[in-house]
Amino acid sequence: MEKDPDQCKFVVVLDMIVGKWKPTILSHLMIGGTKRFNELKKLMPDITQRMLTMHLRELEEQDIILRVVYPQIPPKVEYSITEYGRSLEPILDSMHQWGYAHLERMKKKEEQLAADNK
Amino acid sequence: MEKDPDQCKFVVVLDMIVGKWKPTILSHLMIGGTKRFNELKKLMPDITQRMLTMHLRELEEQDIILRVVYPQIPPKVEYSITEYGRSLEPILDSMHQWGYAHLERMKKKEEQLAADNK
DNA sequence: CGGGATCCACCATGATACTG
DNA sequence: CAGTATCATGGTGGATCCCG
Repeated sequence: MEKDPDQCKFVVVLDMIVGKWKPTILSHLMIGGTKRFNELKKLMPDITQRMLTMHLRELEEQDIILRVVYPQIPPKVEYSITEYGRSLEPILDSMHQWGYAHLERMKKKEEQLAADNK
Repeated sequence: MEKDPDQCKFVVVLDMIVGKWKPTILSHLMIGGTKRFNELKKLMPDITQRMLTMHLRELEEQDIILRVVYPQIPPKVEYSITEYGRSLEPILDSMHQWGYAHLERMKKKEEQLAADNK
């Protein structure tokens, strides 16, 4: 850990992956590979087109995902994780593992509570 | 990475450390050790008491920090990182390193841009 | 000293309609 | 198909005052 709290830069990563749908988008692209706009939309039925577009643009600006437009009719746009974006995977992976373990821990706590109350 | 995007749990970690002042609070407690309420307040001049209280309570609920009340007048309350909270440190640390490198990368990009424009 | 209670502003997100 | 434009809403955070 950094010695100076003011110099702690883990917020930088947060800024890039925080957003209501960004984690889901990243998961789908990182795991499922390249996807078209409507493919992503179908994978996330509850997201609005507006939010999908906005989040994709932000991730593209940060060089995390690549946007490729095929100039044809009907239009075709593909999104994929950049090589730079891949460098985030180990971090997201360890976060996933911690998160998974945390959920297990919570479950055990609840079971304990239920056992105490009977 | 998890095979199923719907099973990706790195959001769990996000939920715990996201919030306008949570990263700062965590940094101060993780790096500086146990702190009293007003010490934290002084370290973060711009935070309101309300937000400091709210974030501390949330972190306490998640077992990330410990709140110890000394029953005396005037009151004294100390906050510290729990052992469980410490298990988050490696993740935050790697996030910090990535974030730091990212800032360096951005700086180089800007320098490049400036060089191209002259 | 370490809060709680109340009221308020803004920004992220949602809903809906339209388009090249 | 892959968006854009416009308007509505709700939750996070801010300001202020009060309390044991």
